[in-house]
Amino acid sequence: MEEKMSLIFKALSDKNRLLLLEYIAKGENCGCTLIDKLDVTQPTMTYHINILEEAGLIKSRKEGIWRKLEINNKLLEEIINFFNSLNK
Amino acid sequence: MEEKMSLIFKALSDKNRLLLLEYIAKGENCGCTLIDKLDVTQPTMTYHINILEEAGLIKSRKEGIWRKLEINNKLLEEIINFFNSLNK
DNA sequence: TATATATATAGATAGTCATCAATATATAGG
DNA sequence: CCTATATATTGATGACTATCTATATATATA
Repeated sequence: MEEKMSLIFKALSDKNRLLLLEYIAKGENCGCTLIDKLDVTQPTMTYHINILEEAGLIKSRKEGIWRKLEINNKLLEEIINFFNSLNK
Repeated sequence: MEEKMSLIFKALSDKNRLLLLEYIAKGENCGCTLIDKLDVTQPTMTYHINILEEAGLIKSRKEGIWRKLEINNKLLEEIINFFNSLNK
């Protein structure tokens, strides 16, 4: 359990990945537009997107030439539950 | 903002620190008893407790020979708010 | 099929992190 | 003032991370 959670928080522990997650939460769904919002190269962005997906924070699917991204709301719920359980 | 948050998540991204936080949330408040619950040396535990405190997740005060620890519930609220803002 | 766009992979590198052993400091009690 | 207990500091080390450049792959379309 700490194993899974620490993986999630490791994914969140980078400024660029937090920015990605926030943009995706706001509706951006394509690396091709996200790349302009971060100060990194394309391979680095792919690296970060993979880490977010491996942690379960986002999901992605191939659509034609694009990799479409979306937030995994179910995991966000779990994370919120985790903090609520600490908070009383 | 991402700066502060990524620091918080970095603090949470280690299995031992997650365990510490959970024990402290459950009422353990002294390094002297926590040390038996982790598989690390005392200097390593001090290192982890410092990281949790620097991130604001716990507070500590010196009491005689002991360093008494407690959860910073206010920050937990902020974290929950952060995830809620992503989740809609 | 040739081209353009989006994404992925590989390999290298500088910096950061978790850990330890050894030692130091602080505090309480006899 | 001596001892025991709790905590802090220092310095070293192996592992991991974020980043880049160079290159490859995939897909749509002219």
